Amino acid sequence: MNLLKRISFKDQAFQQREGAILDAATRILTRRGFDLMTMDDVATEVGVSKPSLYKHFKSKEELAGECMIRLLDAASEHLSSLPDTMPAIDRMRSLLAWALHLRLQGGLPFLPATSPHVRDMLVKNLGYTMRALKLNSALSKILSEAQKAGQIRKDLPDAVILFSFYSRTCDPAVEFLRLYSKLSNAEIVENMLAAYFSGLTATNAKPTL
Amino acid sequence: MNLLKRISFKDQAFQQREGAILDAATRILTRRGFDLMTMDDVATEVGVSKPSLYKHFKSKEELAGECMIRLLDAASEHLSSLPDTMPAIDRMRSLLAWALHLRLQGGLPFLPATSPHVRDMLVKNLGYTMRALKLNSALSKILSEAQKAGQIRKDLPDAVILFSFYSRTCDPAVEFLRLYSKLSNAEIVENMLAAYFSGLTATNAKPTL
DNA sequence: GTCTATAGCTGGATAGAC
DNA sequence: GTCTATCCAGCTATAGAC
Repeated sequence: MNLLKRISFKDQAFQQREGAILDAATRILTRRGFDLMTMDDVATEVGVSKPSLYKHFKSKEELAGECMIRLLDAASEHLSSLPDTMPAIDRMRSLLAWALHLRLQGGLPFLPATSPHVRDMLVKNLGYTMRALKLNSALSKILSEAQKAGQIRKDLPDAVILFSFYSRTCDPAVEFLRLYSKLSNAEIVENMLAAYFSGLTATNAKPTL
Repeated sequence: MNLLKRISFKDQAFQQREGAILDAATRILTRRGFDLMTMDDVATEVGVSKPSLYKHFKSKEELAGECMIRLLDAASEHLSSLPDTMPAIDRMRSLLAWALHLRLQGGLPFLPATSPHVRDMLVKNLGYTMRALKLNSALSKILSEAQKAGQIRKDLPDAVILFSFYSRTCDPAVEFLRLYSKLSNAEIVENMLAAYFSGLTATNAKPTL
């Protein structure tokens, strides 16, 4: 029993360190992207040596993949946590707002979009692909609910709406606004949501709202 | 005079080769991004040796900078080419459509958005910055015209609209749609414009249009 | 001005001691 | 499992012959 306990302790420490590595890698991926992230960077930021990283993740690609998997899981979890009574469009808003806040805190990288190399890397990662499909099917369902309820226009293909949705989570405009405007993080999120959902053209129908 | 002529010929060939290098580099930047583009790639694609590249551009960063400068000039030129009678919002549409078509043909990289490294590189490039400011001021003017004419909503900060506009030119959704949907290039552009300008929410005001 | 060849460096991954 | 020290590939940039 003592033995088991000790092993369990060790495991816990191991798990905790793994979490720290993933946190650091996620931050660095957000700041610098996959190509510019070095394993030295990650090791330094976590406070371990480079070979130790390789005890946890057998390559840089696997490390990046695990970061993205954890994020997809968090996104699915966020969706699940929303009350069933919430209108579909508000669930979409809520997920996008969650992602944008995460991004503004430096915790959501760009990855899938970046380059063919990175995209291929993720597509080949079975765990990533499975979770991406799961999230996508959950979102498709919400989208069709929103359309049935008359909250989202029906004249755009689903793919346009969904891919745009994903792309908004890594919209460079967010970064530019953070750097070059005086808007607070909350205002940036609010404006991005407004621009995405309502568009830019003046609504000459609604009078002053 | 013969001498001058010969020099002039040589210069022409030199200029032409420079254009070919820029074309190739722009394509590769679009496909692979700055970090993954190697000078060997460029040399091979153009059909010259690597040291020759360095006779034209003193570094990889300068080469990328010149690619972007040429694109900014082309964008400004496109704006200038539009008839004065065209409504402001249609000029914005036209510029975005031009950029998206260029992107779909593999001729418009991602760069400014990508990473702090790349962004810094471009900001330090005086020629790039000057042209970016020039284009930005032209677009700001068009935007305020469109707002005065009641074509664009006035409740969003200018920065939100303009940065979103630039970001739409390198929207990953375009790439995803090209890869994973069956839409033609023209349809992709049309849908992206529709989503950007009109938004996603159903316009319960307009009946069936 | 163009090439071949190479310097010099960086970064992913690992061997081997503890 | 963790470290120090190191290997090796690939890249930017240049020296030097023609």
